[in-house]
Amino acid sequence: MITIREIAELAGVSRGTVDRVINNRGGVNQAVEQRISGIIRQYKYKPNKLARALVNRKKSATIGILSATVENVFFKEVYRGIRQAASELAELGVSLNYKEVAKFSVRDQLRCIDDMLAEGIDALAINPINDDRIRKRLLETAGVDLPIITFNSDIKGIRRLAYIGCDYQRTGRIAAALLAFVTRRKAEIAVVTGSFSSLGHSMRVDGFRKELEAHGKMRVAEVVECFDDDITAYAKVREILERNDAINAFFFSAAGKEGGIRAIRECAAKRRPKIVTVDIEAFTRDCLLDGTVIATVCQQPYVQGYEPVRQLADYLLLGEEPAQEMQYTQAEIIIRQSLEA
Amino acid sequence: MITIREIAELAGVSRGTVDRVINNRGGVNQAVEQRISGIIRQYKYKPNKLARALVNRKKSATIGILSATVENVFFKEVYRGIRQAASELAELGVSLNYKEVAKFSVRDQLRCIDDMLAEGIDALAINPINDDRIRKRLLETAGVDLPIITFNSDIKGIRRLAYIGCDYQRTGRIAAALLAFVTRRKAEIAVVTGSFSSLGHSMRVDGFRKELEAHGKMRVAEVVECFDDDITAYAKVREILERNDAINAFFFSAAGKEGGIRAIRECAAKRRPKIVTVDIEAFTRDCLLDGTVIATVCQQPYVQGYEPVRQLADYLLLGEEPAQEMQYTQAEIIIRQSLEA
DNA sequence: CTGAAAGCGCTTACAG
DNA sequence: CTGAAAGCGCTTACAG
Repeated sequence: MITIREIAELAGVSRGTVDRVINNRGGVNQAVEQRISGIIRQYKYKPNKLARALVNRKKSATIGILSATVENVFFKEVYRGIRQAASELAELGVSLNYKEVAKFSVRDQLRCIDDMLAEGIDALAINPINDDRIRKRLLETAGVDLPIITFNSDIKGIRRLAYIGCDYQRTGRIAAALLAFVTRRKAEIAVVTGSFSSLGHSMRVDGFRKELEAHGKMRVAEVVECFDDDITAYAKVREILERNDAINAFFFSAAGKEGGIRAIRECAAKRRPKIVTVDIEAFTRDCLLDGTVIATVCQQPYVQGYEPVRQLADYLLLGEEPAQEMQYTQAEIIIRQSLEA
Repeated sequence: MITIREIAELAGVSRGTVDRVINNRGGVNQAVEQRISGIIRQYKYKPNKLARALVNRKKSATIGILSATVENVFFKEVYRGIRQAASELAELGVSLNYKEVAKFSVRDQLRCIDDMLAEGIDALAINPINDDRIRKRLLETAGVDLPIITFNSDIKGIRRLAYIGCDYQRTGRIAAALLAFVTRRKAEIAVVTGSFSSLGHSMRVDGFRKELEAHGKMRVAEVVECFDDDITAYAKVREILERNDAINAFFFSAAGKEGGIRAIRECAAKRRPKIVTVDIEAFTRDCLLDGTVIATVCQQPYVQGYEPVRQLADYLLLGEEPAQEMQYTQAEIIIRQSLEA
């Protein structure tokens, strides 16, 4: 592995000049540049990232994180990833500017973006609401050359380095397949989703429906929104069970599981509907262990927190762009036996 | 974040002395040591890993990797992880000494260990055969203080920093649960395993059996060894199918899937037994997509290659021990819908 | 027992 | 357009 010093010696110039060529800082005599470039290619020079990062330590960078609220248990795990990345990056002089927004409040999210810009951030990881006002604001920042990574949910029509998050369609398809396994392909299904206005939630339900078409006598009998709220989920599931005797399966495709399952336990304990959910936290874990929930499809929330921060830091510190634009986290199927000691 | 230079200034000593205290090199006046330790604690000093690694670059380290043969498709993926780690570590002056051993040949593995020791390695990642002669040799090297990490399969009674690999019992339990899903809990199952003499393989079958006990009318009707060989698998599965009409499910708990499934296709196409396997590569992928295989339980082979190398390098370069001794890779359930575009 | 100096590979002003 | 020097935070001989 050749170093800058060695290249300089071979080319008969100073290290500064080699540095100019390597980083295209310009202002180098053509002939000299050619000579240096030749050597670089010949010896396959690769800059030492450690040394680079060590120098860059002097100038510190701030990464803005704009996330849905950590109140949501799912985001607790995302946040754990963010914190881990932060602690690894602290010694590189990278600091975080973290703000939370209650989900679905465009107004809040806009304000947070503006605040962050005012406070000064060098990059932004955002869990954006798919709304035109957000899109517009994010497009404007492109003028100030702010590198952006979206995570957990995406937004179309903006310039961003990457999206890191769930493949919503796939999650839905997998959930449907799992229900097909356990219902002998015969089911009247109630779907409890978050909000139709959330692109991800819609895509998930969409994937679920598409997959069902391939599975004989399974059909979606009901779809209700619970806005990720347990009380709403409780009320709506209760209403469904009281009204529709045929329901024998549930797909909880977002939050609201605790409320919904409570209603099932109260009104349909004997019916024993088959339940598939999305994501995992203490409550779902218990439900898997006691058999209430057959399976849950997870989306690597930790990765969704860790990677955006990491990759933005790599971009700022080393100029490395994310290897891929669309980075889907894995759809992990968890069943009881995945958890038992 | 405080630095050595600053500690030195605060303590009124040179940086060398601070370094001695930080790294317990000894030979420091008690009073001075106390003073420095105090400052370190007070300011929560954390050494900068980058700077450390940059210096350590001068002394290069060699990590030995002793793996089962890459002929095995599963190990191709392990190897990909090893290569990735290697390329990341090259600039830190870490090089690899990689050797392959045909599976189950104790004699070969012993020879490779000896060769590596002779060639000079600073750490060893090994996929050990669970045999007393191997154990003995590995114990002897403890005398020369060789840090060891076992991967993919473990061996008891040696001193090692960590085991990174599959939780075999769990894989078996999950496979059984998946078969229970799709057979309506009524099945005559044939299990095709690698070798009873492999601890991992035995544990997997064991976990499979244990889980079945909880599932009504499911039972293991046959268990055969194929020694990870497709031809043997083909012959034995054929024999089973011709002899036993009742078989309606298979668990391929190791390699040999291609041979075994070929036999099923030839002799039991109409019977359509439910098949669950372990691991994934091109063939299994095709079988999932066309519905031949219901599900496969994977074990993150890439991680099994990447992590041992990475963690040994961290140990050698930074003195960091693995965070955990038993590092089970995740048991990933893959079904058709996990793969479809 | 302790300090001063050199160096890991890179970048950043500054001077010319 | 180019070079010499200083520095990022740490470690390693060497001298005393």
